[in-house]
Amino acid sequence: MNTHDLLTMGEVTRRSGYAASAVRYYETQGLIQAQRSAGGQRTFERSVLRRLAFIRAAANVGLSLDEIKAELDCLPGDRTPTKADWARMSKHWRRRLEEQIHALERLRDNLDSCIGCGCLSLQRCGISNPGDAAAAQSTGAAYLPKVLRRDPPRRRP
Amino acid sequence: MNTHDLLTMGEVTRRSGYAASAVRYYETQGLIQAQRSAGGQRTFERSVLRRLAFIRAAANVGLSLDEIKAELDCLPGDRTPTKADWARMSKHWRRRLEEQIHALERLRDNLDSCIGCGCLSLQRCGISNPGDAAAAQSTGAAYLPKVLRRDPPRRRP
DNA sequence: CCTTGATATCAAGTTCACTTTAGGTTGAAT
DNA sequence: ATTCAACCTAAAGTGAACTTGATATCAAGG
Repeated sequence: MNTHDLLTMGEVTRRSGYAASAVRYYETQGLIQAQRSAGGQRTFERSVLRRLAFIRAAANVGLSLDEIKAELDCLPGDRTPTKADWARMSKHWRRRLEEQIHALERLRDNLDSCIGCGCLSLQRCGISNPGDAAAAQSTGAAYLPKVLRRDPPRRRP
Repeated sequence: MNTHDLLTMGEVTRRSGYAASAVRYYETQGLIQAQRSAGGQRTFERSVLRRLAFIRAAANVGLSLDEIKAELDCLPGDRTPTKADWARMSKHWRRRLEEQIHALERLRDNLDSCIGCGCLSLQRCGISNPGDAAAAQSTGAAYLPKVLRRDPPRRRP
C-alpha cells in the first residue's frame, strides 16, 4: 500500500492478474503507459487497471492485440474509456460475437445433417468442403462462414 | 490424370486445397500416409482425400492437430471413417460446438448488461473480470467459461 | 539428350502473445 | 550499512501449424 495514487508493478500485477512480463509487453506494444521513478522503475496511474481490464475483456471477445490497440487508439486523447466509448465499442464486440454464434450454429446444424448422410462427401459436405476442383461451384462453402474458416481452399492464381 | 487410382502430390494439393507443404507436414505428423514411387516421390491412395477432408472439417470445428490425430488413431486399422465412426465423432464435435455457442451467448448477454453499467468495473464485470485480489470471490468468472478464457487470472502459488 | 516443371529434403523462418533466462539495479526495512 | 525482495533490460525461447528457402532429383515432352 503506497500513500498516493501511483501503483507499483507489484500492485498492478496483483490487481490486474497479469504477469509483470505481460504488463511490460503491453507497454512496449503501446497498449498501456507507465511513468518512471528516479531509479527507473515503472509507476502506473490507477487508470492502467481499467485499461488492462479492457484489454482482457477485448481479448476474451477474441480481438487480437493489434485490434485492441486500434480500439484504444480510437479513444481521443488516449483516455480511459467512458461509458459512451464503452457502449460504442461493445456494439462492435457484440456484432463479432453474434457472427461467431451464428457461424457455430450453422456449423452445428450442418453437422447434424452430415450425420444423416454418412458424410465428408468431397462434393457436398459443408463442413469439410475441401475445395475439390470438381466441386469448385459447390454451395457447401456457404455453411462455413469466414469467421470460422481456417484455411482458404484453392488459392490458385 | 493418371491411369490407375494413385494420386500424385499435385493432384492431392489441387483436390484437397491444401498446400504441398501442409500435406507433407501432415505426413510427418502421422495424420496421413503416402507410398513412394521408384524415384522417391509420394503417391497417395485416393482415401487420403477423404482423410484430408476430415482433417479440415475437424480443424474447422476447432480441434488441434493433436486432437485430430487422436480421433484418427481411434479408427481401428487406420481405415477411412465409416458412417458409424463419423456419427460417433460428430457427437464429440457437436458437444464442443454447443459449448462454444453457449459460451459466446453468455458473453454476449453479459456484454449487454455491461453496457448498462458503464462497465469494466474491476469488481463486478464478468467480461473483464480481472481477478483483482479484492474480487477473488467474484462470481464474474462464471460468465467466462473455460473454452473462451484466454488467460488464467491470479496464478499465484 | 535436353529442358522444364513437379517433387524431394532439411533447416530455418513466420506469427502471436507472451514467458523465461541471465545478469544487473533499486528501495524499503532492519 | 546491509540485506533482500522487487524491479530492470535485452535477448532468446515457446508452441501451433505451417511456410519459405536452398539445393537437388524426377518425369515426361520435344
